[in-house]
Amino acid sequence: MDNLSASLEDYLEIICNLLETSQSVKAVEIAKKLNISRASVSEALMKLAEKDLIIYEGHKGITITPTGLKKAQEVILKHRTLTTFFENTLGLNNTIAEENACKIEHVISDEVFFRIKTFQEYCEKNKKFIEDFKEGHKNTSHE
Amino acid sequence: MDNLSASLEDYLEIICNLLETSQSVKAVEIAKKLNISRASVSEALMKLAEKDLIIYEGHKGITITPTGLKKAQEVILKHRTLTTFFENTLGLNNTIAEENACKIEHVISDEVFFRIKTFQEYCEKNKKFIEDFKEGHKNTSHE
DNA sequence: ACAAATAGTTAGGTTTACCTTACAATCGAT
DNA sequence: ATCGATTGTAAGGTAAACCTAACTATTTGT
Repeated sequence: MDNLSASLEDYLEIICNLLETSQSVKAVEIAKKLNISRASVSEALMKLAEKDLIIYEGHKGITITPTGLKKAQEVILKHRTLTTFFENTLGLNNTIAEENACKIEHVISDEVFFRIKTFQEYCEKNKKFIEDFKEGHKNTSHE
Repeated sequence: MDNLSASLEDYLEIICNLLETSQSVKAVEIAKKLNISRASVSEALMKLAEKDLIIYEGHKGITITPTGLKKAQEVILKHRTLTTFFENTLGLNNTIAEENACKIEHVISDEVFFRIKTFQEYCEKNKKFIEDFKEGHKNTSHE
């Protein structure tokens, strides 16, 4: 149960996301999505399978294991919470929010993550406070 | 002016911090601070010197160039702003705040950084809002 | 069923950032 | 000035994550 690298977390996250719309995922879809070579994806998938996070049977496609799903969902929750915080509270646009969430989700600790999550929820309940903050950025870029 | 890796940004940041208390810094101090080998530091310093961010003359010590200083100060500002946000607004303890700032500072974009900075300043002016949030964590760990 | 297209793998290479071990240079105390 | 301690460098090695080129395996269209 050694910790995953940022890179492997990304693969797992994408697999989980792709599995929401199809039964099984193919390596080539990941290669396209990440804009990297099929060879690199192949390597990464073997590592994930080695760690029992996915079941990988070449042309038959990729399936996620319960352990893999749990890990993927943790990363996805971090991703979504950060994106929401950047968009709804800080008032940044979706592209920037996503890009940053995608990087930060791999380095943030659980403590900071949970605190941001709670803070974000607290802010949702205090629209006025946030609206007033965002007012100050109406004329700024990246809205 | 290609972008620095997280690792090289860290070296530059530490050099800049150490230079605040002494005229010139030695490689061995960095090795101790980062808990890595002298050999690795030596390598990294040659890369930074190659990029004209520091002037490195072996036993004579390390000095920072104007370009290096500018870059270092950018990273340090990110570091300090994030730490302050995590501590003062989210109410996390200094250790956790520092650890996370140290990672996030290398991956966050300027847009998100500036927005967090502005938001942090906005929060400073609205103590009540933040105090009320922090009240909810009095019994939680990581205060 | 079989050729072409698509998908996956293997082999060998690169870069980054670390390591250890061994050696060289410098500093500092006597 | 010299010897020992400290500091820095060189050589060679590892691991992760990517690459290309060439190969194999599978799927698909006719």
